[in-house]
Amino acid sequence: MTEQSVIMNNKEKIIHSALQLFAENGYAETSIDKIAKHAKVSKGLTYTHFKNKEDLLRACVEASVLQLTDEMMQLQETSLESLLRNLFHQLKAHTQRVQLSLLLVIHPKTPEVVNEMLSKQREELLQLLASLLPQQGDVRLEAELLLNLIDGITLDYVADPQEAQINTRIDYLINKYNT
Amino acid sequence: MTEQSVIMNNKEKIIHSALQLFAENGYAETSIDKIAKHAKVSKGLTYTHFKNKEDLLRACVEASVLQLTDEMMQLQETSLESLLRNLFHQLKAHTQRVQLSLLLVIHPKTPEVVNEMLSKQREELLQLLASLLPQQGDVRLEAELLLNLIDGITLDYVADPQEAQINTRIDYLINKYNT
Amino acid sequence: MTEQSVIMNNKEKIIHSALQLFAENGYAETSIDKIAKHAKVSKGLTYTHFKNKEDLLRACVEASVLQLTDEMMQLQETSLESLLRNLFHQLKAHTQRVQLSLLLVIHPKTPEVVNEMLSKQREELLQLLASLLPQQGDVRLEAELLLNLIDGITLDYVADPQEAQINTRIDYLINKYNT
Amino acid sequence: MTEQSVIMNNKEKIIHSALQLFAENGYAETSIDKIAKHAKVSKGLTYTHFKNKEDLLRACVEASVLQLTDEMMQLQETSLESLLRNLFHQLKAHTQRVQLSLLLVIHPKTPEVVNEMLSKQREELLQLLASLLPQQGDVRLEAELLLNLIDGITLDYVADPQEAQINTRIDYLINKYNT
DNA sequence: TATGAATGAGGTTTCATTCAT
DNA sequence: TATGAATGAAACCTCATTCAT
Repeated sequence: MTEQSVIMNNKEKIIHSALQLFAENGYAETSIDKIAKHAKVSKGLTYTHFKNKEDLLRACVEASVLQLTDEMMQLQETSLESLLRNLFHQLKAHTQRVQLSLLLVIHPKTPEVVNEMLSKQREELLQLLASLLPQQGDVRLEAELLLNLIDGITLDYVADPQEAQINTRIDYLINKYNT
Repeated sequence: MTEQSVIMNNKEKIIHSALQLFAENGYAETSIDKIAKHAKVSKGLTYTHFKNKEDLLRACVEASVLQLTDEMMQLQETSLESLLRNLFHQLKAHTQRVQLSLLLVIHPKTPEVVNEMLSKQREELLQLLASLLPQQGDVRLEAELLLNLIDGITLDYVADPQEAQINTRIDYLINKYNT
Repeated sequence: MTEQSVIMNNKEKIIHSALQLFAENGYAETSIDKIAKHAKVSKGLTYTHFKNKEDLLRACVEASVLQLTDEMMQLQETSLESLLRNLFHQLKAHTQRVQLSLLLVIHPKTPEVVNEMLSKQREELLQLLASLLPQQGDVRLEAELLLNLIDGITLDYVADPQEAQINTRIDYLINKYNT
Repeated sequence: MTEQSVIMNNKEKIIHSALQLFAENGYAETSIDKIAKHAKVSKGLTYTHFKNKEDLLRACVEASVLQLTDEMMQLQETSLESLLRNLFHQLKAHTQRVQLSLLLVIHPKTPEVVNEMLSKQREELLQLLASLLPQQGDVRLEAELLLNLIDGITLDYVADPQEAQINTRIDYLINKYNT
């Protein structure tokens, strides 16, 4: 069952459309009007459910963060390899969401409330990474650098998605950390 | 002599102001009017020098790329260490320019002409990195992953500049690649 | 017992809130939504009780006019002095209602049905004044001018309520008409 | 030469149209769009000349106050009678401006900057009145009450302009104060 | 009676761009 | 080269009103 076939109420439809359009075109470049048309509701309804455009963005990021967390929770095996595979699987499956997050993290005018959600998620991931790395040396620093590397690969993939290329890198990465 | 005290003609003033405001507030969020006011020229003059807003952005990126290339050229020593030190030095000295580049690389609607300039610069850097790495194994892949790591560190720094943190990472990185 | 502590049904609550908000912020500036929230009922309920916003305004003015008439009726003594004292007492006690009436009288787009209620009340007051003035000369003209003076004082008080100032004027006025 | 035939630049045309429409329909009820159409300019031009709608209102009141002051200055004779005649002449000639002023004085949400202009003008008029009244008793109080009476008559006239009625009152007033 | 989701028109404001000077 | 008035489209948001429940 695809994501689109899930029955959604209007509020969810708006969030869904906003998420997609924000990621595809950017936050400032996406008008409430376009979102409403995409969700097939009236412009006004957006303001019944969300205080303003920023609040809608907040709801999008919240939904996005929740979903990622959800999927991470379902991981049975908790090895570094399975974590990495899961992360990159999500990158491929939800490229748009990841792209939106990146967009927001880098944009200098991203609302503080959004930044906080993204920071929190990042910190949790960092701690998870640290717990799975070999417990020797400066584990925190190692985790940070691993996350930086993951971010860099992500950035590259989002800017220009090339399956073969990212797969090579994932394999290399996992191979390196498995020994 | 600081950057600001250099005598600039009006065209340069416009580029300078645009670069700063695009980086500080985002491209879509920066109006031609604000740029003109910041540069202390009239709005109309912008259109004497640039075809439109996108053309002004192109000029900004061109200037930014040229400057980076210039400074890289002046490098005497061509070791991996000196290259890395120089890259991160530029990140600290011109955080805004780097931030703008990142903004543009990730933004899904960045004009093709801008993307090409940034890609070209990136490819040159990649080849330089590859030439300085130990010539064994898949050097291209190693260079790509090193660049990913640099990008990830850059992303982190731009999102929240912390001197101590980035210095630790730079030292770690150089130490690792020096052996 | 204060006005607020009177037990009111929902319809009365809506009128009460509308009256207050119309007076405090103006008719056009007050949305049905704000009124409903202030009255702690749903927006839809307003339309169960009133045809539309204008009808709600009409109900407000009706309630306001009725209350003023009521209080005037309870006057035992019917001298000019007691009438004047009562009028200004009401101005002080129900400044908001008076302000709303003034707002509506002056506004060029006040609905005819509202204007009629206010005119009728005004005409009754005028006749009452005329009946209490010394029956010599052009009593109607004298009454009109006295009412104009009362209106001017009211206007002044509503625009900037100053107890001491209005009291001085009331005393002066009563003193003048008592001889 | 009528007021309308004076050659006006676009900024003046906007102020002129705004003044008229604000007075005819109320401030909140008059959209920038209607003003622009009435002045036969584009909506956007309004924002070239005025910061926002409130700033346009301020400009209207400023123009209105200036004009009244101007005409008062041209008074040769400075007797109470000539002042009163002039005041009521202006009321008849510029009923709309006066109506707008009244509207604003009574409206609870009139911007402070507008209130200040109107208060200043009122205070000047009050002092002029006081200087022309017989210098005996509480001249200030007498002037205030005279102004209240003038205001009340004005209010009445604006709400329902009746030439005969106001003329009777003016004559009565002048006759009373001339002895 | 009571709720609040839903609509569509319209309001204020911004902005890229053009053009007369 | 330089200015800033002028335009028109489009953005965000509000609101009176309706309607299914």
